[in-house]
Amino acid sequence: MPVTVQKMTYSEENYLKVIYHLSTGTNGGITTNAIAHEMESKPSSVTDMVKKLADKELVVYKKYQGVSLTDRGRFTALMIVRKHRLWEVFLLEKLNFSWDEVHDVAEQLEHIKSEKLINKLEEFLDFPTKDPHGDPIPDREGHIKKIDKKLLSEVADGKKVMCVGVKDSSPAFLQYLDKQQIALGSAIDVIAKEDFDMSLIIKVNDKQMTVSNKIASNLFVKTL
Amino acid sequence: MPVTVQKMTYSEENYLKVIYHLSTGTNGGITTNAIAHEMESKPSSVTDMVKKLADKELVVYKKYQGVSLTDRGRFTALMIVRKHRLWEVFLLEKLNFSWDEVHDVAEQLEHIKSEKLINKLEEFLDFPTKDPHGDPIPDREGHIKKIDKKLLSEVADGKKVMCVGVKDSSPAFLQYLDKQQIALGSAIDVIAKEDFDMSLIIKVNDKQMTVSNKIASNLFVKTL
DNA sequence: ATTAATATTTAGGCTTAGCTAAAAAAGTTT
DNA sequence: AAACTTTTTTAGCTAAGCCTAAATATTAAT
Repeated sequence: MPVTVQKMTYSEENYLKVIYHLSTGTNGGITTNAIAHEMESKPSSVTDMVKKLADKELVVYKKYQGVSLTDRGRFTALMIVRKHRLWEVFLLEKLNFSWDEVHDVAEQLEHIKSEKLINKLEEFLDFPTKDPHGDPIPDREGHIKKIDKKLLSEVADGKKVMCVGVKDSSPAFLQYLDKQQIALGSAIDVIAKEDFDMSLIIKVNDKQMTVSNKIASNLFVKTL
Repeated sequence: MPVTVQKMTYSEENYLKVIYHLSTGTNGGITTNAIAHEMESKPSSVTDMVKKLADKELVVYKKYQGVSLTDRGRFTALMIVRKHRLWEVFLLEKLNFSWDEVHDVAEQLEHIKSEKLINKLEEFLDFPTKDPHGDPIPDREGHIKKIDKKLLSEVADGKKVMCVGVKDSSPAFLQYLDKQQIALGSAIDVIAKEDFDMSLIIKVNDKQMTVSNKIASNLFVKTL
């Protein structure tokens, strides 16, 4: 059971986090290309870094076969995710940031190294379990609750669901949701699906509207 | 009047901050050696960095003559000091850190780049004017109040003073003060000075004690 | 005013983390 | 199976920020 987190550079932490995010869902090796795309860097740079992470036993890497996290790597990544999400809650709840503003600042704050800080922050925030985008916050042992959710685009006609999270958390998308008054917890009735373009007719706050497939496939919901 | 702060690396910010701190009190050029000593680096490294800061017009540098801050440099440094001290207040007041623990974490937090963050934080903390060590917090325009203070070691016998700050803010010194129950605001009576070793006999909280010159020359007080 | 000591700068090297371009492996077609 | 395409890796370059050792200025002492 991994308990200590070794010294990591800012850049190593970012790679680890990206590998973690790409890992959830898939269970094969993560490709160099995918990482490069996500990091907005080049595959050759990824190869270099991945070797370094493998030396530190944070990932398993075999040439041409992609990487996967070791237990230590996963734990380390979860601690970064934990910090990111706790800071997001802080920014939203205590400093009154809006949910589309929290991500960028949390990207910086997640690299602050102090176990005491993050545990005290968690306590100060009253042990939140989800961040402002509906994502679960890992506890200090690295346990993370899996949230029961599916994409709105996958919901059958006639179902009533509740918004529980977003897949895309870009400001543009979040601001769109604000404008439509769709928030975490909003009840959504799926009235009909248009086969031609996969758009949905839904009812939110007693108001009927049409949302494109792009919208519907970035909104996580829970069937009631 | 400088209003914008340009993109700075972590390292550049640390140099600028050190130069700022060394500048207060003196008004000549700051020597390469002094900076190297404070940064725990080497004079040759300082020369390199100082050239870079001069290119960015944050300092004025003439070979062999030390450096001094430009207006832009001073403003930038003040914004870092502002962030450092506001984070210290946050850690102490909101997260219940002790005053000897806040410095190291604030050293990291001071580099987070978001004007909105720091202004919101300031508001959240209710616009504090001093940090936990008694140092003044610059406002968002870079104005800093000068605090009326002198070293306890410079106070004449028989005077009554109040503790208003520390010069050395190392955990060791701060913990010593905690142990002696000397805090910001404590009233101190200077009873006598021992000429031989410059130690002082003082009365704090109605308790008489002797403090060495080393202690007395690291404690800032205000004459009542 | 030389000489000696100290401070500062230059020159050259190292590491990290990125890049491009070329080589090599893997995967796809035909 | 051979040829082509895509992916991945290697090799070599760059910039930042540090270092040591050598050269040069400055300051202090005789």
